[in-house]
Amino acid sequence: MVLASWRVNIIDIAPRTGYRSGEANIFHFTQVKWKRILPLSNSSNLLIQTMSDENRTLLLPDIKRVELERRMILVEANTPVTTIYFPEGGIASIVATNQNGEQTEVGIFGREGFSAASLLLGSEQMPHQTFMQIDAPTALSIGARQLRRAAQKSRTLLDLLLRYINTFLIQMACSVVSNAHNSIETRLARWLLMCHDRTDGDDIHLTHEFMAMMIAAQRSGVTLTLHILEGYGAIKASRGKVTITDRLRLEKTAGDSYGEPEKMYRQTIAPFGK
Amino acid sequence: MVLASWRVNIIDIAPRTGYRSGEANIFHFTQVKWKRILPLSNSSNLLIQTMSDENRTLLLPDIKRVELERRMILVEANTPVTTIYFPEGGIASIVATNQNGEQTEVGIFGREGFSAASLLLGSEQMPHQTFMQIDAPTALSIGARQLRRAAQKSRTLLDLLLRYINTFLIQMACSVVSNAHNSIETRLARWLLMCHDRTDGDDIHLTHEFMAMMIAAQRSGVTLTLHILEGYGAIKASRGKVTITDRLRLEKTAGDSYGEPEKMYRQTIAPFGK
DNA sequence: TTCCATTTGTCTGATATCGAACAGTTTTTT
DNA sequence: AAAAAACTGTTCGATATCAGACAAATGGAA
Repeated sequence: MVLASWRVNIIDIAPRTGYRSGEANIFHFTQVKWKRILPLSNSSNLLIQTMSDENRTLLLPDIKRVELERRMILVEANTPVTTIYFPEGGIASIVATNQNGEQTEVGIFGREGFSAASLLLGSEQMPHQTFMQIDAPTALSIGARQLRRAAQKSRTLLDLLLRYINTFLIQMACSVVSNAHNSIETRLARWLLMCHDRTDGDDIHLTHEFMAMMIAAQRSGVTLTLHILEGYGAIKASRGKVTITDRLRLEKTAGDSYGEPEKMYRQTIAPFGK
Repeated sequence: MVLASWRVNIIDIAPRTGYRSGEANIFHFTQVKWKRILPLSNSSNLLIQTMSDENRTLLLPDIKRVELERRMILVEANTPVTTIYFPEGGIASIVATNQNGEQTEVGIFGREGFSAASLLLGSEQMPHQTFMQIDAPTALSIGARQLRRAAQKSRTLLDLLLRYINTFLIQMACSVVSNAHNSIETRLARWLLMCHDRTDGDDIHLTHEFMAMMIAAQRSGVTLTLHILEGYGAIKASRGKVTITDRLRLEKTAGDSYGEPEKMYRQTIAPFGK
């Protein structure tokens, strides 16, 4: 599949000059632009928002606000992570690549989470790649070492982040079940809902090819299924974009494949979703 | 599916009298027998084995050694856990049940892990059930509160357990991928290898119906596939039992669907597998 | 031993999805 | 404005697996 070949080689890190540049084999150019750091308490990242003032103060000196463009790679597979991102919007996708180059999404997160969660589970590198699927106008970034140190110092901070990991674990469990038993229609509905939860407004900017990878299906199957969902009046699809028009209808289609991790997030962390 | 209806209602807890009794709706009777606690350093649970003497000492006063019979439920879905188990053998399975009563395995563990891992991620209950699939002659049990307190006291203990959770997370990610792309043949091979890693000898005592649930397939499909694997000379199947006769052949069939979490376990925790 | 529940072997047709192709449309690049 | 690239719509046969049935074999219980 074409999608297999995103690979951004970071060739230069230059925080002083205001950006970090990188080069993608196929998909041109990706860069991280630094932005002014507004008070952290204003962050739209739910974890940052939820934590105590003390914990925010603890993180503040090491945090930068950056822009995460689409296709930017946050975590390279099997490579130690140096920077952690707390998105304030957009959607990141964690994908596994097998020997045939097939990519499969194993999880997503947006402003409710952060990248390279397993850093807190003691491993600096992981077998999966994380990249931006829908760009985040802003995200907070912090050095891996600094985050680790902060979590070492503040037990409540660690606990909060671990609670997030727990919801993520449940998300993955749901994906196991969904891939095992649900039809493409159900899987796509679930996945659109998860994206909807993480974006402002009702538009999701993605191509069919992209979605195909996400729900582990053929591109042509996605096109077909989008038409079906459109027939229900649940969505409206146009080139590179899906608009959610009837969320409840979509939830009905997703059935119980959707909702478990979201519920846990609300119970243990903060309000979330639409 | 018939398998949907295992539910053990613990009706009485009587540690003084030497056992805890329970009643299963369908599958008769299950109980936990206490056994003498040998020195913890002898435990064949890899986590207990790997931790420092200090950490073992910390846990010792609260630990009991018990027997976990097949079909015993270690964690009831959506119910606070009170007891955590560190198996010293056997295999436990974590399953999700959907509204139709279909059960899907989302993870397994044996002597390399422990039950209700998400307790350490801050949630006392989880949406999945955990039960013994192959009985453990012995397991170490500890109260949820006690374990939590110990992990609070000893950071190295917490770190070790979190590292295990990380490998478990990777296991789940592999299941997502496997359910998405692999044939029944591959899935079954992977799953047999995972069981083989966790048992002594080469026999795995399970029925086709059981395996069907584990790899999210039909029972008849499992029967068929077992014959194929038998044709390869990789296994020998008889009533209620599969014997691994050629592990390398099985690994070849599983391809890269098998191995990732096991590798991570070896790298970050302890030697593991065959 | 006989009986009965459980497990396995083996069919059947139905069907969702794959895998691949190609044309038409829209967007971007030159 | 022309050309190239990306994306979408649509088709089609191939096939893995489902979903269900039923008989045969096995082993434990009465």
